[in-house]
Amino acid sequence: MTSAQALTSIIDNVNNLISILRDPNDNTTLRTGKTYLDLSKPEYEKMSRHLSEASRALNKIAYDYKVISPGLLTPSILKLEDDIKISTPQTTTFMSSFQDIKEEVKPFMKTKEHKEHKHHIEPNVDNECINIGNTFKTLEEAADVFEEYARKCGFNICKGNSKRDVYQEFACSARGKVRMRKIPDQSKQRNRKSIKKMCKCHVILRKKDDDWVITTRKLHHTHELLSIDEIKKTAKNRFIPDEFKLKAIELHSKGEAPAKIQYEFESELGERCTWSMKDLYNMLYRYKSDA
DNA sequence: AACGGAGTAACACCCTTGCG
DNA sequence: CGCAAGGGTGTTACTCCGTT
Repeated sequence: MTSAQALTSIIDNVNNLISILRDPNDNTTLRTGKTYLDLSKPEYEKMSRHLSEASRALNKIAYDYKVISPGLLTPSILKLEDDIKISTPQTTTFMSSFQDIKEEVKPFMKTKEHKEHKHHIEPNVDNECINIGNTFKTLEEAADVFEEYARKCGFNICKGNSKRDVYQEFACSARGKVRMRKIPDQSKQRNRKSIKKMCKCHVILRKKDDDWVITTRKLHHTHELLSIDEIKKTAKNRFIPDEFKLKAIELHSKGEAPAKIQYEFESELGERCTWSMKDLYNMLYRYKSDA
């Protein structure tokens, strides 16, 4: 089985799952004969989340493997602006079947209306912790709270504009745009994408007496949000603790190959090994340059 | 062909300045 | 007060080239 075949097989199975969830007459349904209107809000939410996650993952894999399969239950890959999307007859019908659902459920669904506003995405996550008027003893405390909210939503934060002891902005790391530079030799131009999407999501805190108060907040994004796994893989969340830096430097100085060192770290730490092979290379190279 | 390593362009982050 | 632009600095990841 080729990777492309494996991928289409996965898409096929996801489509079947969607069909089962939709069809109340299907004996194999996990919905115990309920029509979709009988589903509770948490059930809607759960289904929507899983579907969204699966769709995003498939989108990524299909893009990586450049799968354009015009057959099958066929996920057709459509080029939309700068994004590549997967759509299937099932997902379209599935989503349209929620057109008349209760208002309270709509925010959880990826409806047509939602798609049209894809450049105005506001996460459906509890944001009480960053309400306007909330106060914090320190900026660090505020940053922690905003970071926790960001993690739940699927974006990273960075510091934005500020005036010392007056105000401080914390923003989505997709804030702003990349400064273009003139490259004399175009052949040296690198194919590197930026995470900057002119995102407007931010909170602004102002100092009031000894506290920092949230005075402004904008929570909508101009880009797709990331899954927890994707967040973990972003540069900001990858770091090599000093203990392992020293261990790697020592092993490398004894002639151990970086790949072997990384393999040992991954075996030992599993999920806790947040950094990649490339990060290890960079660290060792930097160490050598500094020495 | 695959891997390892070196060099460095381009990036993210954070800050200051200045404008409306 | 809010925002954009630009500079400084450390980091990330792309490309090339030698080695296996």
